[in-house]
Amino acid sequence: MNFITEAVVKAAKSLYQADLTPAEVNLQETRKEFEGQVTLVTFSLTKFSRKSPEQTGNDIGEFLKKEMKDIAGFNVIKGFLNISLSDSYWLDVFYSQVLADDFGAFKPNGKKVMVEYSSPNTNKPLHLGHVRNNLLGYSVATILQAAGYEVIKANLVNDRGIHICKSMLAWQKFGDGETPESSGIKGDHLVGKYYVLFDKEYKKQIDELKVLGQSEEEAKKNAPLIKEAQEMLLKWEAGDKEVIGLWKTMNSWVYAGFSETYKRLGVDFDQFYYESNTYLLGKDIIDEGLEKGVFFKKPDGSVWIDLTADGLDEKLVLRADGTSVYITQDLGTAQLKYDDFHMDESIYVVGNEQDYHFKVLFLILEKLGKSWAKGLYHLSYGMVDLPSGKMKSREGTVVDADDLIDEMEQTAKKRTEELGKVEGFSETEKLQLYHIIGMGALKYFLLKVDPKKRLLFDPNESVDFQGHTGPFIQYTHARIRSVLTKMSLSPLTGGPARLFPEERDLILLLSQFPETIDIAAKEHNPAAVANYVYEIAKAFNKFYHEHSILQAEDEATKQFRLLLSAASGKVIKKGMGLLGIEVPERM
RNA sequence: GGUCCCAUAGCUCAGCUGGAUAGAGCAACAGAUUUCUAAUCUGUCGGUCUCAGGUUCGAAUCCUGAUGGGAUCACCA
Repeated sequence: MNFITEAVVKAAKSLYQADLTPAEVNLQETRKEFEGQVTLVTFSLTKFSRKSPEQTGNDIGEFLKKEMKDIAGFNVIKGFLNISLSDSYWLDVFYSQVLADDFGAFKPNGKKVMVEYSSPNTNKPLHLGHVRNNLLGYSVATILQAAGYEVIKANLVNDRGIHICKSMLAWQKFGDGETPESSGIKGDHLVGKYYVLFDKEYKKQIDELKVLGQSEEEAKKNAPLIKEAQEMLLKWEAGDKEVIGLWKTMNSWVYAGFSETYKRLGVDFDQFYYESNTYLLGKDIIDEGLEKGVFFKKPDGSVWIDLTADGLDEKLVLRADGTSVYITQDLGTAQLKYDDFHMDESIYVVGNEQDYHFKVLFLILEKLGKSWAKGLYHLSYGMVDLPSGKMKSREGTVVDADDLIDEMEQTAKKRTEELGKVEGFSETEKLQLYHIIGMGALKYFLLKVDPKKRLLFDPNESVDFQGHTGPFIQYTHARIRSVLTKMSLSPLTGGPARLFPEERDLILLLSQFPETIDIAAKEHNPAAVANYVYEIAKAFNKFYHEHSILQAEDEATKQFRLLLSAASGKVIKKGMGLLGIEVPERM
């Protein structure tokens, strides 16, 4: 639409001797109820024209119509100049832009970005909250890649600490040698089972101590189980052979379980970091900060940073005994990542309960003068809530990722069978289809919402398969493929003599694909893509309903409609691909 | 209590740097299939954009305050 902006600048110069900047030209899409495709808002131009908004609109409209062949007509309503572009303009957009081989492809921009996501704890299986994180991270990475970045997908695994010792201890005490093989339980679930068991036994001990007269706080500290867990952690840190051995075994169970879930979710990683390797990092950064005077030492030897001038608090960065806290290792890990990849940007996909932490982390790195600190970004997303409130693993109110995927596939199967859509499918094709549709429904459901907003998930109400959903878009794709297989494309012809509104709307929407990718990348927002693809699917279905493709009026129209369908199908497939959602050929 | 985030139709959500009568989907109701897949399409119903001020020719959008909800303010991660 740049050429219209330029033309308006010219018009203002010629009509009013005014020098407009492009930013002063306010163009927007024409609303559906009016004639036209592009609208110029003229209110702000009246100070140059010294005329009414209507008169200004008319002046400029006449000028544009006379000067530009692509402008077929205009109408003025109050301060709005609605411009109609000619069919030949839209056909040109379609044939020369949308159908181009490189449509929607960005040239490499020479920038490297790391997207860290997933970052699970190895003491329990993944739940719905992790699912949102994984889908967001994967999608953002894919979008950035599409926008021209070189992308590194990273996973920082929290594989050590007291919580893992809890699972280990419970298994040691009550497990009786149980393994994933002996029990048939998926590894991450098995370890999770002992994490829950620990908590149960721990609570029992607390209650017993309280009966003996201890306060809640004392009891929590004195319960034998927690003491044992803490001892186990010390042993781990000391490299105790037996503890390390058990730790490795149980973690390997968890990893086997995770990789299965990751596979079903369709996410992957280029680089793994393990906290067992990074938890000691960051101490040299503490020294660096002390030298530079960014940090200061309190009499007890603990190291702090004073962020009160920035509206934050004083923050501990190293304990008095010289051991790390959470932020210490995050400082070290940030440096490690940068040393490994020298990326221009680094995105942390982490829930919004850690907003404060990342604010502090980034601020500290900036104050330390790290040149790369300005490229750090916390992609903060809202929690997934159930109707009953927050998910709590200890209260058993979590939606387990594996169960959820199973249910989605089951629902997809049920719906598909009800509709009788699987004629001619082999058994493996059926399973594939159910997976694609079930995951499509789930992924779309989670990704269509703005990441920063919290998300309500009602397990009792199954995810929709109709309307503004993944399966709706997938279905549209299948429809398109179905038409295309019935007819082969012949070499390009000139196209139809005229366009119907449904065809023009579709071209207009399709032409917005590149800028949609651009916006989604800049905002780190898959929802922008999700909503865009939905618009395409809706517009296509309307077109499909109104106009016959195979029985078109003439051959040129038929070829054009086939190409239009093919282009829509491609954009749907690519767009859904940016969300990590597959589209089927048939459904 | 300090700080941060959120509030749009009964429900779930869009709404781009301020622009027209605030849009979709679900739910409810009424229609469309001798025609390329009806997981579709069309229509009806549904709104004090939480509230009160302010800036502006113009505010769901920007500013201030209030209310409600959430998060966070650990020598936990």
